[in-house]
Amino acid sequence: MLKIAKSVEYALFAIKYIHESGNRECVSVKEISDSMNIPYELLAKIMQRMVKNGIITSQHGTNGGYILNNKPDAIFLGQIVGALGLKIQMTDCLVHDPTVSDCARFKTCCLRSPISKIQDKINLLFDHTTVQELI
Amino acid sequence: MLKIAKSVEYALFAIKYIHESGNRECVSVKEISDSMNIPYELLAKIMQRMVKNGIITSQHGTNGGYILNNKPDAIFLGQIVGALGLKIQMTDCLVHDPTVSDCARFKTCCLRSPISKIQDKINLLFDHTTVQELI
DNA sequence: CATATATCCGACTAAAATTATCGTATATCT
DNA sequence: AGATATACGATAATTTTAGTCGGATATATG
Ligand code: SF4
Ligand code: SF4
Repeated sequence: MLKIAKSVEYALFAIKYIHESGNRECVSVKEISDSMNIPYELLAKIMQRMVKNGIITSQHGTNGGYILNNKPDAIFLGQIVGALGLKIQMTDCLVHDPTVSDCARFKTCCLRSPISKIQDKINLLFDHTTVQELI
Repeated sequence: MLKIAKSVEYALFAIKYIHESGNRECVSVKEISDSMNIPYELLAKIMQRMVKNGIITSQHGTNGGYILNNKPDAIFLGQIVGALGLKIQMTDCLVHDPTVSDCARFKTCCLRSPISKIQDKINLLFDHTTVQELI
């Protein structure tokens, strides 16, 4: 229960790898996926999502790859989760747009509010944890 | 991501229902599942698990059912999770018996320890949240 | 300009976890 | 004895997550 997505781990490993590659121009998905034993296609998708969300920058073509936009201590765990299109959602009803919830109990449920508070605390935890602390 | 098991919600609803039934002898699964719209068989199993873990007591036979062993303010969310055989486990490696982990990265992984600390905080949160606060 | 390399992106498939159901046994009240 | 209700393991259905595939676009280099 309360499992973190594998993709988040992969993203963190990738950031760590690029960061430790230091001054090199950029690092390709192939190199990362080979070194860290991460499925190539899956990691590629993860990288693309992180580009879209401004965490890394991509370089197409020969000798291309990815560069970190920020130091790991300026990237937050919550950012990674968001970039991957994921979100912390403990129940079906805790969505940004509450009209979307398909839970039949929605209107009368007593759990929503207190669970929401717990979720908020976890979100806060994620938003304050830097990638530096994780890698 | 980080979804709470539906069974936990069902368990909480059941406890709430029994609690609000007040001074009655005991409350059957059928009555709870009908009132709260919870699948009967599933709730039955949940109740059995809670019996085994001392949260409720069962009464077999005609007019049987379940009774709360404690007031909701003396039952903790973490207890419910544990009773249902669930546990907060953010990664594959964060198991009680670490030799069981089947993650190939286990030995060298840098994420385990920091993620474990986050998990500890969430566990603490669960262990300090009473059912009273939730229902 | 041609070619090799590497990112981009949506759709698809496979695997795992969760949720729900079934069948049968056991206990208890009337 | 008969009706009612819990006990419990096994199985099925559903949902979510993880991983794969195919084809497109961009760029360095010769
Ligand atoms: S409304 Fe209540 S039952 Fe429905 S998803 Fe939210 S917490 Fe769960
Ligand atoms: S060892 Fe690392 S990669 Fe493996 S499950 Fe734990 S955190 Fe994830």
